[in-house]
Amino acid sequence: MPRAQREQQMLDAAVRVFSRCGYHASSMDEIAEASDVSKPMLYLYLGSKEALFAACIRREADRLIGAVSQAAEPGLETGEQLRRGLTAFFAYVAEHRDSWTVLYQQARAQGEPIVAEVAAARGQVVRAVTALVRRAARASVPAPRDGGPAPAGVRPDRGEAAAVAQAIVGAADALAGWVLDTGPEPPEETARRLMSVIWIGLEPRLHGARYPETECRSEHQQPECQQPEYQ
Amino acid sequence: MPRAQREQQMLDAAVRVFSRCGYHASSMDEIAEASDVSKPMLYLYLGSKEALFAACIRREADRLIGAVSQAAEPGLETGEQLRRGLTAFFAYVAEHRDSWTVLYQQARAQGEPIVAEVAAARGQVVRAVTALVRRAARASVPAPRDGGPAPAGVRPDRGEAAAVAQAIVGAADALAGWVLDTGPEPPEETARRLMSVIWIGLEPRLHGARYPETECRSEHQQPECQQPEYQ
Amino acid sequence: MPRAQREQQMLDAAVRVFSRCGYHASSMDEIAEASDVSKPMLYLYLGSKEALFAACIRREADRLIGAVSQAAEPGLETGEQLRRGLTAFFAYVAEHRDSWTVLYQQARAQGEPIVAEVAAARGQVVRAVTALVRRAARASVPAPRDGGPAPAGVRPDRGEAAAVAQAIVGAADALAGWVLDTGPEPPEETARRLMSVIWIGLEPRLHGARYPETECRSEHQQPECQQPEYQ
Amino acid sequence: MPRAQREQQMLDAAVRVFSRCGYHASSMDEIAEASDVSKPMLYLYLGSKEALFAACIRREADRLIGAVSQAAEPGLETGEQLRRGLTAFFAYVAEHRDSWTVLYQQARAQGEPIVAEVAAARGQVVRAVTALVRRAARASVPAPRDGGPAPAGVRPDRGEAAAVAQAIVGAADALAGWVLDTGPEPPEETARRLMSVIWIGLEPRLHGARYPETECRSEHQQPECQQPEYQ
DNA sequence: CATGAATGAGCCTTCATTCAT
DNA sequence: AATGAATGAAGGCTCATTCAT
Repeated sequence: MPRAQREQQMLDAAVRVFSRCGYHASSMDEIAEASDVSKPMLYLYLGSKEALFAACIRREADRLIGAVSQAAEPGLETGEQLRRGLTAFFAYVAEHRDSWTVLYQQARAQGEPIVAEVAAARGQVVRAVTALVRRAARASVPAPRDGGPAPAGVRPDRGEAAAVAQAIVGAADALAGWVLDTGPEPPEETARRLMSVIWIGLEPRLHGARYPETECRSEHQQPECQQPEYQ
Repeated sequence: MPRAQREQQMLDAAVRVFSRCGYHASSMDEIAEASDVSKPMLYLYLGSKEALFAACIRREADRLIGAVSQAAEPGLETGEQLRRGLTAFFAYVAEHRDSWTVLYQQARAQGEPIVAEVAAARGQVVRAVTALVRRAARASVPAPRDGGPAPAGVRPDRGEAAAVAQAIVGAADALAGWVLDTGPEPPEETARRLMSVIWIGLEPRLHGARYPETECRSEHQQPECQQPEYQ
Repeated sequence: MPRAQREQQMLDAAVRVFSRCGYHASSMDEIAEASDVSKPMLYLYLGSKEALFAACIRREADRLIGAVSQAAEPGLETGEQLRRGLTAFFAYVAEHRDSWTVLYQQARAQGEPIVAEVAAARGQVVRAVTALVRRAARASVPAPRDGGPAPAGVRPDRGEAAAVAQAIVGAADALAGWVLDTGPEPPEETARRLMSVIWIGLEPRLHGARYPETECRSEHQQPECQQPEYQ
Repeated sequence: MPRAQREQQMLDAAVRVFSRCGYHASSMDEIAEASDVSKPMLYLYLGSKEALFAACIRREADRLIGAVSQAAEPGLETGEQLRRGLTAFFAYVAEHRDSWTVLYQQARAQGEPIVAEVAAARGQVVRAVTALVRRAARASVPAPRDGGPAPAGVRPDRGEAAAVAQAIVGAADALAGWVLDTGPEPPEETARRLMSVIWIGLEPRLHGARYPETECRSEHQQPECQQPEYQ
């Protein structure tokens, strides 16, 4: 079996095991067995337990970011770009549960080198969203003609944009976990839920506003957008 | 020394150590030494490492929830109630960094019993926010007089309210971590940032809306609400 | 059992095992079993395998050097001082076979920290012998009256004295090993053999000179100085 | 490439690696790489790690013994024979540092089969020196005419001759190590140092005797016989 | 009540060794 | 002939946990 394929096989198994048991509770024996290779191969290919975990993180983060950034085509209007990115994110999480579990729950509890790795990946996402937020602000609000001060909140400073991005990413993470816990729903639906909160806001919605529906992707398992039973 | 006090002393030390080193990297030796008691005492009082960690989780979650729910007085208008709860949350996190680190970063990476514990605490918070969201919806939108269908999104079903609550809690968590990473700011400011996103929404803000400022609490270290430098 | 005593017990066992199997072939399991303690105790008391070995080296070297230097009383005439030191050395080796095996055969084959340790101990011995040699030279040969050059070899330069000391120590080591291999003989006899070579030299002996006998110590096992059968 | 040459190439690399890292710390991977052959070849040609080490020992011992015995021509007078042998030995060690390191430092610390191998080689040397010593004794001292007892030490019994040989070999080993440690000097000079101790003895030297110099071999790097600085 | 002393169990890692090609 | 790929076995080290005092 060629080397590259073996390596993927090992990473697949490792992600599976890490997501199920957590980093420390997963033993290299267990991962080796799940990979269907011997332990020395694991070490020969990946170096050490920590390196193996880091490799998992890197691969899964790359995949996730790739899926999201491919969906959010730069040409689109900002709101639509965000909505598509979120949809891709929720779709990815639904299809790669283990991958997301490792990234979101396991990677943050580890020591320095790994935390830095995952923080870098998350930072990449946050920066993209920050840029999106800032672009939206610039695009929609014309500069004041009379040279007076820009209306507050319209041109968010760097800190504000970053905070907004953090909130969006955090909310998306939480919703992803919620969907995994309470049962699947179409990613478009989850994205709509989130867009309703962050894009329209709660108060406008209370007076009837609603972020527009989008038809569910046909290939998804649940065509009708059923509500997950809550409690 | 009375038993209850000893126990608190142990929990204090344990939270400190767990938050610094993580669950697995913290040894009972280390915790015993930091508690200034002998290891057998630790076991006599708390039973096992896992039980000790669970006790930490429970205590810290209770404190956090207590602080938040005390701030969100039931009589208030819903938006204000949410804003105060968020402010209390960010204030608590800033003052009890270790506590939040353990709850947010460490507890989720562990095995079943502990994850269940922290999930229960989080569920309690989410339920409160869900109720708040639902109450806001009921209060602000009169039932349609003509018996026609309620406007979409106005009376969120249970799932929608829960999703909104999840998004809010997730966003708050992410912002708490962001503030810890990028440097302190008054909790009122962080709460305003989040309220701006979730309550007003992004699009209205792009046209000039802004969630109203609140004066900073006097005892806070930074009277003028400086923006953390971003990037 | 008090801590100090346990530690000696561990060192005893370790020296025994190391001398029998060599450093690398000795496992900590084996040493723990031979010490009649559990492996964690070994690590608690001695730190690591390398540290344990180093502790053995240090203790055994100290004992050996102590025995020899106690025997070579400073007041004696140099030849006698050397003879007594050698006798004490051979007696020590005969009674602490393992100790010497570890020092002479095992310690030199290890990595840096340990080799440095044993080299330091050996250096201590060599320096003592060097001083002895130099003192002997000074004492027995008056400075030339006429200011002419000292006769060659009479006042050995530092290098020469050191070389002589190295030769003596090396010869003693080899003889110690030979005695262990070929069967015991009184240490006085071995010392006399060596003194005959180095003190008198071979050539004079070839013409009948002999380093004077000394009576065997009464408590020794073999009163009559039997020759070990060779080959 | 013919088999014999490959094998020598492997042994060369093995000696180099063994002398640098020691037996256990040298891995077969490392040796294979240093030999520029694949690991299976190593096993095909040499059988096992232990066998490889034994082959190194055997080859290096043969070379060393060959060099020495070629120098000590049987026809010479005994003292001169010894001196030339020693000179050849010191020259060999200086030029084949690795070879001697493996023989002297590494081989003795190993387990039974290898220790036996090196002991056999050393025994061969010791026997040759023993014979030399005995021949010297026979040659220089006429048998007593009156049938009285031979003067003590004049006709050394087998044990005495063997002891003398051991002392000489041990002293030579120690001096070889000393020269390697303290910096090179002409082998003739080192041989003279040793001859001064064992052949003339210390006491006569203290009264001015000196083993005669021999001119340094011309090709040696340091024409003037400089003393290594000591301490 | 409180603790110094002690341990069973398990994990990461490495290496000599061998197939299948 | 020659090798890339693969592994069984074992060792150093640590830690949660418990007695005996």
